[in-house]
Amino acid sequence: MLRDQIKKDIFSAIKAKKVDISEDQIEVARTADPKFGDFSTNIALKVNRDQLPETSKGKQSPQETAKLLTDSLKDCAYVEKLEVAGPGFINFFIKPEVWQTEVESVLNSSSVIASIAKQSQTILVEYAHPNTHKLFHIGHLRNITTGETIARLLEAVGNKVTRVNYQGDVGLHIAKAIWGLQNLGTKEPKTLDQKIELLAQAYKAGNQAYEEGGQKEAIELINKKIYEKDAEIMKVWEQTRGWSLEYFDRIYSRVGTKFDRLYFESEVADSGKKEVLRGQNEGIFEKSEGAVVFAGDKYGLHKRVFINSLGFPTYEGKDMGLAKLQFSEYSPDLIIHTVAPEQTDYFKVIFKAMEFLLPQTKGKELHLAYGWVRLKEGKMSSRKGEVITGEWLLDEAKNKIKEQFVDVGDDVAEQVAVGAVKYSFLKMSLGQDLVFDINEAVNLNGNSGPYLQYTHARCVSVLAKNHGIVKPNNLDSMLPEENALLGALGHFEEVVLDAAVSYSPNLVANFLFDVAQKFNGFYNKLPILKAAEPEQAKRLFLTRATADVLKKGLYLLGIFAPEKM
RNA sequence: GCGCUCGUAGCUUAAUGGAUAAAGCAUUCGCUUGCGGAGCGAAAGAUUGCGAGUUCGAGUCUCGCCGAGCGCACCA
Repeated sequence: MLRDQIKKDIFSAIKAKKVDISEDQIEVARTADPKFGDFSTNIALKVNRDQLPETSKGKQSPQETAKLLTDSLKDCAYVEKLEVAGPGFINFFIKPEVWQTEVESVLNSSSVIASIAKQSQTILVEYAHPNTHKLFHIGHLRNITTGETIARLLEAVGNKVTRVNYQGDVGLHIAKAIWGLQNLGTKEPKTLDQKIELLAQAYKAGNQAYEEGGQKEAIELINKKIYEKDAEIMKVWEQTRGWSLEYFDRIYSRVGTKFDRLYFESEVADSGKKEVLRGQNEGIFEKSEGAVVFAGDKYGLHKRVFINSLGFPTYEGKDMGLAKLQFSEYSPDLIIHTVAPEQTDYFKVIFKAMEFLLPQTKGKELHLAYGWVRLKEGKMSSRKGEVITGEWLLDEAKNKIKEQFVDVGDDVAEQVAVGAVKYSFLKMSLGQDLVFDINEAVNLNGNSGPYLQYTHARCVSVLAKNHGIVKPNNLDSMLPEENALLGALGHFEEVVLDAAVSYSPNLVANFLFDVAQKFNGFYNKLPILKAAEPEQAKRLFLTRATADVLKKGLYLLGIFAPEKM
């Protein structure tokens, strides 16, 4: 990757000036404005203050330091021009043929790009996490969208990624739904949609009965029977749990996610409780008011209940069983739990408890929080009445696309709808809450998934009309539109790397939008197929590279790139 | 009450402590005998909630204030 080479060369240059600095302190940034070149470094500004040795001449100004450095850097093979600018930045202008080489390395690689395969960890990415007997709402949609792209980014930089999903299928919420089923009058539902609708109604009724209907004890009894695997309850439980799982599979398949391993709370409840009791014997947990708790307050954290006073493991207790199981099955270097932000303090507590109970997990557990999805009405909640489901949203997007483009086939409409919704989440920075506006999500203009898909399809369409060689051999006299596009494409690898290591898919989204804008500007101004040689070969190369980068980038975001739309 | 997160154009959002705070939507004005107009160009739109501080340099870091959201024991 070019950026790495530049860092190395700056490091050598500055070492030669006898400045004590480590290589990772060298910052090389992509510039925002073409007049500042392709890359810039602020090293002269950083170094000038206190790291330069005192010389007989006294303090150098940053500009003087930068000037000295450019003298040693100007002969680097990729450098077309160097400039010292502003308070002391060094701006690098890269030779077009070097960018061409960078772009060709992308074109020649498959989904994993060799030069950015810098990691080789075994990573579990855990996401989706719907609870059975409840609906998959649009918060889950942001979750699965985020988890899938994180998994793909981490794979792209060389890790071995296992996609896992941890689903709540025991606990009070299930008891509420089962109470509802038993008290609603059971008309046997036929279709999957009817089954899910029935479960939703049952949960709503059960929740209301629990909160204000005086049925608290009855529902807690059902909960007890679930944990104790009471035969009669198990029958209902298994059947309705199966409905939920079938319903979830339908969604996973729509959004292009395939899990390698489904974990369930029912699977880890017993072992979790056992682990907590073992910890209690070892003094890690303590008894308090009939419950078994972890005294997080000793570490500035919350004190939390791991086994409740009825003797059932809470969410906390079950997570002990989950961690033990995950480490025994995969021995991961890292487990990423993609979970909503309000659980940040919760995770701090269980990770701390796990340091003592399961020392092998130390430093290997990560809570990746993504922001809330809000509607104009406020926070979505399946505890209250109004639930916006993931499927409703995808269907709505699909209908609007079909309304606007009557010729579009069903498959493509589906791909565009899923892309539109996913992109509207991913273009935002991960931790930020976002306000979701359905009309804006399906608006196909501007910074949107369909805009990127459209640009890709447009490139493919142009390329399909040409059967010649698309490797240019002359990059002289590049026009500004060509240069801007080529340079942008050349940054792909470093953007993917940055996105992966910082868990920031929005870097990829914003990059792709920039590429698409530059391509469309280029396309609008300059003929491709009607151009004469050598312009035609050059422009076809740029078109092919744009199509490839958009396709690979969209793949990393978990978005399909149809060839026609 | 204690803690965490957040406050950027009318709206939704970008911006590893860097150069003139960047886009999209909406608004206004332009571009089609054209390789896909779901496109392109342009205009207008900001005291980055308020006030101090650190720094060569602050939307970003520190402190205070105002406002919003979330979390603080038997839910998940």
